[in-house]
Amino acid sequence: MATVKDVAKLAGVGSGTVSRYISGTGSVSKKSAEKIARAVEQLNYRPNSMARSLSSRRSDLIGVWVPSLEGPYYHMMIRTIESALRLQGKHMILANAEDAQSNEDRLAHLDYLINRDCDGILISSSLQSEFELARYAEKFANLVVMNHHTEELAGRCFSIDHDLGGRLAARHLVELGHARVATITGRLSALDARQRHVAFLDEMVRLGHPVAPERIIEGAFSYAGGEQAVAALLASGTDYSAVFCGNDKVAMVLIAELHHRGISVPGDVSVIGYDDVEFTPYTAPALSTVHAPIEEMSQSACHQLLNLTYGLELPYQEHFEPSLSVRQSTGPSRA
Amino acid sequence: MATVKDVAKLAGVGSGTVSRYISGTGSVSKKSAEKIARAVEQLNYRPNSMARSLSSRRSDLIGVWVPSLEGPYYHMMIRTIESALRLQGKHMILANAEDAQSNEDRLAHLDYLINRDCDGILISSSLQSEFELARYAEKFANLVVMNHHTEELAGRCFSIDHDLGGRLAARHLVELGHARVATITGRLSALDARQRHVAFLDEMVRLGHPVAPERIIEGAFSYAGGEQAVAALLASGTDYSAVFCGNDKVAMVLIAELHHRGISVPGDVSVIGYDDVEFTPYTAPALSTVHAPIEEMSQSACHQLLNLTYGLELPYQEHFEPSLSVRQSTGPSRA
DNA sequence: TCCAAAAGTGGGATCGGTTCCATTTTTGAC
DNA sequence: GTCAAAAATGGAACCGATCCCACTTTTGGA
Repeated sequence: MATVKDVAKLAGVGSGTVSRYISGTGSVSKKSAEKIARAVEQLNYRPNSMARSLSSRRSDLIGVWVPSLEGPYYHMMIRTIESALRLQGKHMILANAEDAQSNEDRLAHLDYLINRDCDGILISSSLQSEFELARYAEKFANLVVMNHHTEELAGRCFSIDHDLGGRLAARHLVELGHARVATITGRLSALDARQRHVAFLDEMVRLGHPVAPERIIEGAFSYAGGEQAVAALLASGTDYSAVFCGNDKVAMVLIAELHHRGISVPGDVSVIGYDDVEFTPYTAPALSTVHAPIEEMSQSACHQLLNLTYGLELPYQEHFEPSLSVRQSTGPSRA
Repeated sequence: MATVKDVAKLAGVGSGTVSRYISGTGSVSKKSAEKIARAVEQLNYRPNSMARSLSSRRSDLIGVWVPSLEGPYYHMMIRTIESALRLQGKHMILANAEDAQSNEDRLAHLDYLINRDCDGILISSSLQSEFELARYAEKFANLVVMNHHTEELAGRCFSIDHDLGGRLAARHLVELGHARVATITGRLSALDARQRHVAFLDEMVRLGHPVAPERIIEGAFSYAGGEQAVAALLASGTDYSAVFCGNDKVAMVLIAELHHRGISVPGDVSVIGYDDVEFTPYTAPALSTVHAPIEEMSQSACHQLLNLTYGLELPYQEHFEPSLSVRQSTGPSRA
């Protein structure tokens, strides 16, 4: 493999000039540029990225930490981030912490990124206690967080207004005439799950239809967690004409189980989800859900991280509002 | 940040000894090891991965090229690969070619990986003409391919027996008594889509129920492609008691649309998918499908790549057999 | 106790870029 | 045509590891 020196020799210029030409920094005369271009062509020169990283002290690597890769949610995130990074010639390395058993494990996954000398790190964490994020933020300036908010990380937190999201769901159901409503939440230790849940309950109270405690099931944002929670709800014997599910995966599981039991959606029971992941138009019936702008948020977080890390000025926005995505899984209450 | 030299000085040993201690290669006396360990602790030393890569001429980076990141299929792949690589202390960088318009674009995505000096590359390509893979294989020894087979890459191709898969689907439907069967395929220029399709048709002939040409719709393996194909099938006016879909995404779209039109699955029409991606238990009804061992294949491909690249001896297997995963979307023909 | 083999050691050369700086060349206003 | 400012240049120093090699120390069998 040819090196800068080889190119410099063949082009009859100094190595500094070649470097400047290649990286596009500093100035190079037209004449030199042409000679170098020819030499590069002839030698089929390609800069060595490790040498470049070593001497420039930047790896062009961005680390992305996610708590799980089950289901479409984090995948939509990854997909968006990969694309935004590729546009800037940066590369993503990924740490999926779903096999982590303890906080220590989760930190080990973060170290897996840090040890690689990422220039910046993007974390999606909804567990408040998951990291001592503030401490990491001190040590690691180029850190940006999604689905989380702390004072220490002002300007580096990206989030969706789940308070509004929860209320939108409540209003939608009440507008359709549903008074007896059940809900399956995510793990309430997760910030985003709790926010939407609390807001949903509160809005139901405000609208005059408080949700009875026996109609509240704490589940988890996974297929397995959804199955358990759905089973618990159906076994509880309580009645309800609509169910708000904390995310779309759980809603999907619920619809499947209701179908299995011959309960019609939305005829007998309306189901509303949350997130609006890619499969929502294709459940049967198509899922009404609270649209969370996941991709926009991911892109913004990524942009801001690139700005901080490389001094770019890409557009971004810190807060996003969800909206209602009404499809066929919700309908008027029969009562 | 501390360097080997700092550690060496503090520990009172040579830099070579520190290097050997850190990397675990070569021998270091117990006494030195202890002194170095103390110094590492004290200085909070962490080796610089770029310097390491430059001098050892290995990046510990594995590039993964996928044609798309829509839907669960490639995500399951990514998830498996990330995990297998992390276990070996390697990192994955990703190139998603779904925005590529031309072959040139697709190659640019591959260059995006190669320019990063990946130690090895994993490609999932079902388009035969997509790359001149053989040429890349010459230039780039540590290359492994999924869903593809060429002579030049003997021992480096990983695949699922889609011929068998297609036949399993046919047999299942015929056993249930279906004689008028329709099928929605993927793009037939894709090897995997064609294989299962051809085998399916052939097996239907063998079983005495050839599929009439008007009951064959060429679609694509995406949600949008599925929607179009489903619309085409339903508009065609042909009748059928069962549909074989070339992948699960399309099957999901079909089920949703049938539900929308009040056509019962499997009462009026049986639907069988292909792949067995993660959502299949949760469609309504749960999707009968041909189980393709995607995760096993991905892990094997990854293992063999690691073997080739780093001289490891991880277990792997080149060919995989699909099996039937019968759920609720298929049932006996009424006729 | 002796000695060859094995284990352990220090430090310099090297990987292939970037960056700095002193120096030369070019530019353009007068 | 002159001259100061701006542009361009070459090459050495540097980034922080690994690896090699010549050398010293330890080991253990006779």
